[in-house]
Amino acid sequence: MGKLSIKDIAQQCNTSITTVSFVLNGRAEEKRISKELKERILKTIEDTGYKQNQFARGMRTGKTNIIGLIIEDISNAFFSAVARIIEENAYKRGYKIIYCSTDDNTEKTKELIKLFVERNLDGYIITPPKGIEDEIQSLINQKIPVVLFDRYFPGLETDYVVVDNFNGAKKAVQHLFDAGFVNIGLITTTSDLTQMQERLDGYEEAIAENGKKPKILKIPFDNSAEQNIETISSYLKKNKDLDAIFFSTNYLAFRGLEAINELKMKIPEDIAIVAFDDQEFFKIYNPSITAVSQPIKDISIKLIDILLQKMESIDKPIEKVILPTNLIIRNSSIKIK
Amino acid sequence: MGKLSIKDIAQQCNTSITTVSFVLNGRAEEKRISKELKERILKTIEDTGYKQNQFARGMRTGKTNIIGLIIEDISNAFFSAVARIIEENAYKRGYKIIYCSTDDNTEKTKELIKLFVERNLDGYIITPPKGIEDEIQSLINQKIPVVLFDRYFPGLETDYVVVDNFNGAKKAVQHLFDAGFVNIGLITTTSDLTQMQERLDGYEEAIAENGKKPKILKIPFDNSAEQNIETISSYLKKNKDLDAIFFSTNYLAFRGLEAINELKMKIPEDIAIVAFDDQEFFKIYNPSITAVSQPIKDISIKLIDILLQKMESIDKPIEKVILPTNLIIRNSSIKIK
DNA sequence: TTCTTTTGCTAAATCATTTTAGTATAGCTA
DNA sequence: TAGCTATACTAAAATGATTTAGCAAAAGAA
Repeated sequence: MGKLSIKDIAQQCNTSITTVSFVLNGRAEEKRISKELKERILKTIEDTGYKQNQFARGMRTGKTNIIGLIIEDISNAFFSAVARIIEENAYKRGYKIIYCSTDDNTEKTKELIKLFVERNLDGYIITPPKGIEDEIQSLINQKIPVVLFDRYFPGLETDYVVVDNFNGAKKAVQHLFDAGFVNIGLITTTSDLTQMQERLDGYEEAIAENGKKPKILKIPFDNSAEQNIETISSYLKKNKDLDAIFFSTNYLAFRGLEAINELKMKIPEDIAIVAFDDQEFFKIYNPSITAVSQPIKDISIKLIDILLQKMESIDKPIEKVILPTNLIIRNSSIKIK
Repeated sequence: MGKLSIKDIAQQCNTSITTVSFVLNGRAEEKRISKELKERILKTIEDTGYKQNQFARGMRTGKTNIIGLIIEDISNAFFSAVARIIEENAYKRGYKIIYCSTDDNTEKTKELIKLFVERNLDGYIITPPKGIEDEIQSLINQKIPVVLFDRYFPGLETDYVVVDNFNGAKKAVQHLFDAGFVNIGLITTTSDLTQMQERLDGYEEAIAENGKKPKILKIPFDNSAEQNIETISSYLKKNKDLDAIFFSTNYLAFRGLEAINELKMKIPEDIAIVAFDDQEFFKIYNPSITAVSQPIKDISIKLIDILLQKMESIDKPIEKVILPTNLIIRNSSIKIK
């Protein structure tokens, strides 16, 4: 059954293991195996259904044909959508995916990278939490292909794919001003990773350009959903002058909607809303929610593309990709007269 | 660096490779290795940071410590939530996860299983599409541990974890009758997999018990989102007498909400809604949506639990787990007087 | 004392490949 | 006809573990 080895093929073809191996690895030309023998071997492989043993192969070559996908949280819609497309494209090109969620936990991520490196995965796609610069650098030093996404380390020369968070955020806030809102707050996380910092900067610049003062609520990543609702709720109660809120990330927008519901406030009459990172949900919600949408497909395809190129030749020049976002204007940010 | 082999450890400890291997595999007692030598070996391993080469190990043992997670669609919230918990628990117990999405496509799934079996994964958790009974049976024959979930094959003696779809659906529909609705339609997929069939049966039984006639719309799985909205929209227009709809799955409920919005119908005044498979979204939506919730955590834990037991001893008796669902009543199914 | 058993360990085979360093033969050149 | 080159292949080493079979010394039994 599954017990066929290269030896069996060699015997059946009256040739050597070496020759079969060359044919198997597409080195027949190079090694001047005659067309005839090559065909015979190929046919035998086909007929018998022989498959290479991946362990033995990996043992010699150190290759696994497996890519490690290390993301913040597979159950978050943005990440699972990206994971989905990466998976699809990786499979098409003969690679499998091992994935895991980091929860943005530095220690957990370090562990995971160590674990994966032990297993000799061929390449990595990572949304890094803070504090793992050394681990990433060490991968690069070991010539192991890595591409970061969603955020990156400014001090590190790595390939990455991110979106233009700064302009995405700035445009969103400017849109609120244009729509006639005046006091615009920001609800964001305490994270100082690039993507969050840039969204914050975009908000602040738009605020400054309109001659206003920023009003920012920062919430730790590891708070529970209930805590978040509570925090946002009391922030809204304390800041009655706010007429619009920009949420820097989708899960905070969810909590915000719950808080707003609890307070029986109306969107956009009592408070207008814009969220970063569009969701199917935002389109259906009543009122529909204006959002900064990330080009999920482009991100995913670019990621897997860069990684595979890197895996083919590790000395490929570094690529830093910044993709544009798209502001989708819906009812939650349109003033009702 | 990573170049340490068991040989190096043996040399440093002035002992044989065999002995180190025994210690490494926890067989020191059994093989009567002296406490002293064992400690010395362990210490050297610790000090040098030696790690077993997984290829070489796998080559001898055929084990990978990797579990294959083959699910319908990682970007569906229900599946990604399950994946998340399985992942967490697998890692805790020293296993990694390779996953992939099937799209409920029979051919794709067959390919995937073949691919994974070639790689000698240690066990499988699968949401099977139709028509892969033979592949599952073949896994069982080869004594490879498998647990199915979400649906199963009635003719096959396999471990599985599902929910009580029949009673979940029946209760949901009965609840609509109890709330005063009279003409209740079902929107479901054309799939004849167990979970969908049972939900359909549950609906029909509730309808029959209330002396009504069923009104069912079946939509193929591979239709696009836009097609689905269109189909539901014209169904609603044609069946003006309906005052409530039961959606058999979450993505159809989404499309339904979009169609209802487009038609400017009001929930629950014009049409009441109950969906199978609760979502965070349903709680926040306005009005909030009544839903049959699946015990995601219990499902996931049970799955990984059964699989790991099976991996320890393949002859573990088969377990067929049917978990109860929970009807969460919200505003979309409460009659307004 | 001699034989048997237990203790503590190890040599060597094995797993299925890749790859290096060849060899043997045929054909061509001078 | 000797020498060289190209062609078509192969033997054997190496990869890093697990595991079978067995050995030497010490302890215990008769």
